[in-house]
Amino acid sequence: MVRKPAKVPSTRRPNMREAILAAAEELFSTYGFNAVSVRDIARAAGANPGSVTYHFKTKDGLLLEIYRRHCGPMNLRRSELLAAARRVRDLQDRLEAIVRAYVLPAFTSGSDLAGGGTRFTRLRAIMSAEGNEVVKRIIAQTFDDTSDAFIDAIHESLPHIPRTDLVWRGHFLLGALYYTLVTPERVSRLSRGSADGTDAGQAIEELVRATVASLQAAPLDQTLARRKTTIAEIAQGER
Amino acid sequence: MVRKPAKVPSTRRPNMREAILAAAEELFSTYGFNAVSVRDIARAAGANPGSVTYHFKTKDGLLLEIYRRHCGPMNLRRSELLAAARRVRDLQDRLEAIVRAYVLPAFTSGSDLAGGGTRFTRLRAIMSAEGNEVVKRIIAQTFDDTSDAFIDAIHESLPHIPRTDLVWRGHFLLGALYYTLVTPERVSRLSRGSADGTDAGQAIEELVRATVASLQAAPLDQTLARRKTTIAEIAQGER
DNA sequence: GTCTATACAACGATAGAC
DNA sequence: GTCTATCGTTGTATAGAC
Repeated sequence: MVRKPAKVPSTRRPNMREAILAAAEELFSTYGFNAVSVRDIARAAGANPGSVTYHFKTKDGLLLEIYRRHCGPMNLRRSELLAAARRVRDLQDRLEAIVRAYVLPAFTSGSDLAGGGTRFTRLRAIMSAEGNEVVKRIIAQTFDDTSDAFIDAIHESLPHIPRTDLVWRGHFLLGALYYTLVTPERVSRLSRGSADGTDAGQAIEELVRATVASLQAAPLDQTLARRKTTIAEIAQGER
Repeated sequence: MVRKPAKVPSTRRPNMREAILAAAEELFSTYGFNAVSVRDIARAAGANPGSVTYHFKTKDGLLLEIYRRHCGPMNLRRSELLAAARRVRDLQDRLEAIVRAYVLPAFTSGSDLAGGGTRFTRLRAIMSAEGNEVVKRIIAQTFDDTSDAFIDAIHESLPHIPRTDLVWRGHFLLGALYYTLVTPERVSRLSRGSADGTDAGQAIEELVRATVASLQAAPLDQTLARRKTTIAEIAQGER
């Protein structure tokens, strides 16, 4: 809340606040929020536990500040890329560009550090699973607008698909993205080394391809009419 | 490790072990593993904290027992449904049946209680995000075989798609599934009420549709050849 | 064999010294 | 502005009563 002057503060250790913030981000995005203690953070930053409380009031406050840092730049980048994507002429290419505009910042952007975007997205993935209340509020405030804009853009490219289906499919995209950042080694393992789950480039390309295809899929009723084998038949097959 | 006799034990309170197990499953799948204390579990089960330690040795042991309970039935059901799906004649229907066989038990199976499968899958989702070590070991032992079988089955239906791509897309499916169970209200919100994220039926149908389409998508190189607008063009569009 | 009472370390947070 | 000392509370595990 209280804004600090831009001048370097006459402190014992310079940028202790920054050191704590960096340590917290690193630890939270690796082990989750609940598994990391304020003491862990202080230790990693070379600070005193009390100093964490001084700077951020509570543990939740620390998390809030990390989100504040990243949300702005990431959503800005997304908006820029989305605007550019909407100008793509070829319809198929435009759709792909829109999806890419959504995915790319999650992997690469982030305020300053290399891989900052990836780390922050990983944190978001863990936080959504842990169901943190602070984060829920931030998401409803900050991310829903962006998500809406993307769904609208996709809907423009695919007007014959009901918006509801696109919401579902966009939701699946985010889940897939999160899961890939949280458990990349599973991809490497199941592919027996022929894919590298930690390779952002590979992940992005596969994610974009899969998502574009899923977005273009016919809506539900059309497929139900086509199907020759009913669900009941399959479920009864063995049991 | 030590197997207990099948006889009902002559205990003061019957099924206290079961009560603790049920309470733990409920709490873990709602708030995550790290956020829930042994005291919380004991309180919810009407037991003494020490009694939890007696039955399950450690908090990890409790988690392990919950997994042991569910993994067997769920993977059995999956195998049954997969075997049935493989016998479907129509190729398109078969692929869909295979995906359905993977998704269905995650939502509905589970040892006994209604919604047991959903609750356990939700737990798995949270645990994978929290990066729990106990769970990582169980997954590598129990789930990878099943995942492999499904990828193989899908590969048989889509022999022209490289297995690596199918691994990625199957991974995305699991991520989407997890995320839907963890944050269903997001779907309801973004769709402005026209979809219900908590409705397992809707979720399954949308998930199956989207996944089948993504699995059928052309592999990477083919699309790269088709594309008219390069990635660089898009990224440079605004910035 | 099952549960109660209790020990002990670590947690988040505060007040006040520096 | 930062750190020390410390509060009340919680998580985990044990030892012994029933």
